[in-house]
Amino acid sequence: MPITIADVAARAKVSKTTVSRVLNGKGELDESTAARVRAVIDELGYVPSSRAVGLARGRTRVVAMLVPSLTWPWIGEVIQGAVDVLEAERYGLLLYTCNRGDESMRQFGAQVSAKSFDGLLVIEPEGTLDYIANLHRRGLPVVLIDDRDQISGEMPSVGTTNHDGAREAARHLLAVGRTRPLVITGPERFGCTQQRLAGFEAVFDEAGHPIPAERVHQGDFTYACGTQGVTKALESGKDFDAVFAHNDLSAIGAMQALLDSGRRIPQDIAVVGFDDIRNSAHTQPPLTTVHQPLREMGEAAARTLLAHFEGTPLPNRPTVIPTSFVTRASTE
Amino acid sequence: MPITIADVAARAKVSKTTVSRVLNGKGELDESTAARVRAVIDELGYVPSSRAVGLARGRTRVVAMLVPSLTWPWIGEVIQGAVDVLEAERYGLLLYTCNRGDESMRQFGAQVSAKSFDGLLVIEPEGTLDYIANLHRRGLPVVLIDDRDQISGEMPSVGTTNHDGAREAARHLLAVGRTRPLVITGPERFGCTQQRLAGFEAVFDEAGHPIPAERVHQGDFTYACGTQGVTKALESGKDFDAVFAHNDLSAIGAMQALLDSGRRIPQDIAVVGFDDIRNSAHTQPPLTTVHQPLREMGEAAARTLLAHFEGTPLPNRPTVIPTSFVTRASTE
DNA sequence: GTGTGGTATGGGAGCGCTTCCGTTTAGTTA
DNA sequence: TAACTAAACGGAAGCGCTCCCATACCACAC
Repeated sequence: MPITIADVAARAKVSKTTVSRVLNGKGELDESTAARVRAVIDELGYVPSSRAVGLARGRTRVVAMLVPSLTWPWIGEVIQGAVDVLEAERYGLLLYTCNRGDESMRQFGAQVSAKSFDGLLVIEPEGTLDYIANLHRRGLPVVLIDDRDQISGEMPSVGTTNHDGAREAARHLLAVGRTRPLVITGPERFGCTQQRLAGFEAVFDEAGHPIPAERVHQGDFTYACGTQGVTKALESGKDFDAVFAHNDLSAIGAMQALLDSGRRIPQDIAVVGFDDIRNSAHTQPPLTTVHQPLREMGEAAARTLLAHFEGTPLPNRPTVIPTSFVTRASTE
Repeated sequence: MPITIADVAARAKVSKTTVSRVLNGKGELDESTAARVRAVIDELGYVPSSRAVGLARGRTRVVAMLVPSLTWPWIGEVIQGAVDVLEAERYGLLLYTCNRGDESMRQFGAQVSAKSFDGLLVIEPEGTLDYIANLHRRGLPVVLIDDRDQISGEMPSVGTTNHDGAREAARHLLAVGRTRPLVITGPERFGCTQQRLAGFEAVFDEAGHPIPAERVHQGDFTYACGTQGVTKALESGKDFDAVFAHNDLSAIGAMQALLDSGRRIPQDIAVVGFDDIRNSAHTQPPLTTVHQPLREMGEAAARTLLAHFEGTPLPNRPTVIPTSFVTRASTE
């Protein structure tokens, strides 16, 4: 039989109220009784039931995180960042995926209505943004992470400098003498794709080497789109001296296709990725890339949410954590 | 103001009890009243508060998962498997990491005492096994995943065929004519390391090519240990025609060192890994490896736990899901 | 002695459900 | 027609906390 606050109260010869006060450190109470109660708590090994506390207080001290899939290599980093902050603040992290499509979202919605958690962290809510925005409007505290869609402003979010990161990549390529890059993008509808493309193109424009549309291959962040983009470009005889891929996975695919075709990296073609996933340092050759501060983004998102619980209003403009540029052998 | 069961009861002109019966489908009740109640529930969009249900029933419909770190590439797969099963059964998944050492465990222990969840899934509880075993003894349902330690039997667990998987790797290497493999192991204290080593050595023994201790390099599952193992072996002039690494990451490290030294893969040295992480298909050359059924392991563990909640006793012998062997260009 | 103002504590009504006992009603059966 | 039964439903006591609202006590002023 688990022990309850009543057991502690009885043993310490005080009321449950007093025990509760000791537990939560509020209300004025005599130090000697407090000490006595504390002693009993230790003696009995009493820990308040989170269920009961949750009901009584109306808050669960749990935040949910909705992620697209756990098998993308970078997602784990973001979660790790969030979980570190949450655990340190004694919050729990309930994990949901939208792996099973609408059914997932339906069940997730039920959890929201059931008030299973106090707030929500969302990674890249491809296709579910409207739904999330709706929850937000109904009062659920939400922080978006890396919202690749456009609708910033409506909900608080933390993101990174996609535009500037891509600019750096472009400047670097120019610096190592490349003027005719092939670009392999992410899905067109993603905000990050648009930003990365815009930033990259702008630099080449300014340098007097505008990138023609035929050298922009629309990809989808997969390994396959990287190989495909390069293969097609080679087949159609396009002239390019570098590849800028919108994520590392497709950059690795591109490298593979280049090597298969007998090109040397970086002598013939330089390759730059985006993300800096764990593996990028270990490719052959190691991949120059734009490092995304994934962990920091997870941390910032969690901190924003927790601050909101403490009363700080949710910021209405995105928190931006800058990328950094990592030079490796694939470009020099 | 959120609507409660009382609101529904009032609107449907029945008692809370009846609404509860409709909700949970138990007790006898007239189909017409049930329909009426259901209509009101829909109309009001009522969803029972999980907090209140949890308190009243004494169960949270949440299971916790304790993982060492989310940044290891394979952990995500296991979690994904578990989360898929749990979500389908309308359970939530509370994620904890033991990233911050003892402090993490202390807080985790508090959550256990607070009865924040009904059961626990643990991945590779390096160093925390005793603690977990203790919780298990005190009545917390626990299922271990890939317990790399020895203490099987005491707690239910799901694992894979480390021994047989390594045997297959060995047989494959022999089949492609390699008789002098270099082995790069995981940490010695891990059960999986011992099993993989034993299985691998046994096959070479049987084939009349016993592996001398000097060709076994103790590693730690990192990329670095792979490069190091190979580099040292080459420097000390050891004679080997293949590398068997106990995980893919170190295998990739080994490949890197081999290529750097001018060896060709697989012509000069064949390389086999263990895990089949996402990236292994995309290395240069693609890595032959022992595929671990990570996702399936996560699923099986979750299912075992849920079955236990339904009354099925926890199995006292490990659930074993076999590895499969994936042949790629690094060996032929 | 009455009044006033703290300070330390207790009582008990919730929080939103579940569930154990009834109680009511209608439908048998003798 | 009385007695009994089963089906359908309601009352209210929990579950283990929190927190508002007393209440008791004491010190000090008048």
